[in-house]
Amino acid sequence: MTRATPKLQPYSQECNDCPIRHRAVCARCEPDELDLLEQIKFYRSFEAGQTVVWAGDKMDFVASVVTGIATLSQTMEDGRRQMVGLLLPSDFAGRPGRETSPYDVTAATDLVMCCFRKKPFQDMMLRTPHIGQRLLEMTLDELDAAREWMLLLGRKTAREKIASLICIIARRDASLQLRASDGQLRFDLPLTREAMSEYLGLTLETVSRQMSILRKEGLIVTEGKRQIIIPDFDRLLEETGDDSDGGFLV
Amino acid sequence: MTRATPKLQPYSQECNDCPIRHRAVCARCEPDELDLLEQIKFYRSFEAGQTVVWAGDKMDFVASVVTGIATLSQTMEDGRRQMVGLLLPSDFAGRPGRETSPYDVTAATDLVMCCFRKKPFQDMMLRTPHIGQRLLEMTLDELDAAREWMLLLGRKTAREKIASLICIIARRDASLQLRASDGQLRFDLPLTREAMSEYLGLTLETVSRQMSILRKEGLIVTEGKRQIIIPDFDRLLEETGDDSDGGFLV
DNA sequence: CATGTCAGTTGATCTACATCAAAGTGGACG
DNA sequence: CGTCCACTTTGATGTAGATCAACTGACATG
Repeated sequence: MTRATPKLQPYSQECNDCPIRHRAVCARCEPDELDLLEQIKFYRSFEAGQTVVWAGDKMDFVASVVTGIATLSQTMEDGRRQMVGLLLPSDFAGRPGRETSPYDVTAATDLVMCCFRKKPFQDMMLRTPHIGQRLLEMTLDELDAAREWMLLLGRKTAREKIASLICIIARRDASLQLRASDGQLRFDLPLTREAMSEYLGLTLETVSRQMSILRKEGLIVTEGKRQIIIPDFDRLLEETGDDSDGGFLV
Repeated sequence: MTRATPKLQPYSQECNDCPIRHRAVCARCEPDELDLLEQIKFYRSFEAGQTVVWAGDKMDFVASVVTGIATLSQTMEDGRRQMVGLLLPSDFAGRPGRETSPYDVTAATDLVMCCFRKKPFQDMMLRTPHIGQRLLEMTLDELDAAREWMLLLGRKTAREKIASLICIIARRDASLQLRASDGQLRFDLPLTREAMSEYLGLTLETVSRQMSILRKEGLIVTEGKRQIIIPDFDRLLEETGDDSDGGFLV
């Protein structure tokens, strides 16, 4: 085992295709509470590129990502776009107590979400305080992630931004189990260059160029268009500008 | 009254020098609950520039700003700094359920905070669910603000950043009551150029230059070093890049 | 098998902001 | 009332990343 190992322990993830094991909601639920949740839940599927909700639209459910990736983004009048969140499987979207979504929610890949109608979900929150507590914890995590991302957006170079993003996705990607015994790390980069650029506050050309540079330097290896291999996670981590143990992002 | 008026209605602020009227905590508290809070609260004062807690340090209280301004910021190994939050009077800092602060908390001006020891505060949260709910709402607000700030950091020009910051502070500054009858808006800019640059992801020189430009264009007027007058709030708002009704930031 | 489309790469050039450096300014304090 | 110091402004120059534009390669589709 390489010394990279501890840095790849991430994230309590607990949504094995959903039979209600969302880390968001029910980590501490009693069976009867799970029954209740079961009654108000339903699934929705989206194709890559489809919009789940537009900013400002009514969003009458909260949801947990089952498979695929969703993005949260904001758009300025003139079309400049900034992604403000990335939802990977087991992540939670939507906010009790709010009528509308302040962001566009978009399916970055094919996407399945497990939704709960908002009204009954909120009623349930009132009766089941630990759900609210769970939600507070999660929201605090998201806030930390958002603020870490502010540091990235405000102060990191393009190269550091790319390295950070790759490390973060690697850290969270479920398929990191597919890690080869030699310490290499292989996974799917599920974002287009454009999506990456929207997340990082760059242009897609700059993303492409920096990826090429990292590739030439051997920090990453690409296979096909989306497979990425990280030969040495630690070495890549050094390029993020973060202090040793990396962020707690996304 | 100018048409700017509606855009200047901000923010439920409710901490009139603290006899426990924190919007964070006790908007819905019963008298006996207030008594409890009263027992675990204490005040702390800081001079401008002093550090309240360092990132990573233990923070065994939560607190609400009574007077002055505090900043939250993150620092990279090599010293690059990014402010990730600005706490104005009535804002809340600290997170139940977390041992340490992930950010430096610094007094930007002389500062008085009303603190609650964390342990008893958490106990109280468990017994008084609406405090937890309140905290969830607030945290969601902060998350929205952080994400709006991500848009600013990732996509706005220096000029737009400055205009945004000024509008936001104007909107929140208590002394906006001091608004002259002619629709002018006069208030105190409580941040140094350096603090502004740390917040906006710029250098202090760029901040200074852009301020000068806005001044020459008559969008703002300065008086002494810190007083700012906005002759026409709407006109400045147009420079922020935001859509008409502005953000909900800070 | 030509044809179109879409994501990605690469190159040439431009520009907004950073960087380095030097004056200026106001207000606190002897 | 001078003078000192922290803050601010302004200028000259450098550069990372944006912008504009052309090209590639992997597919689908008729």
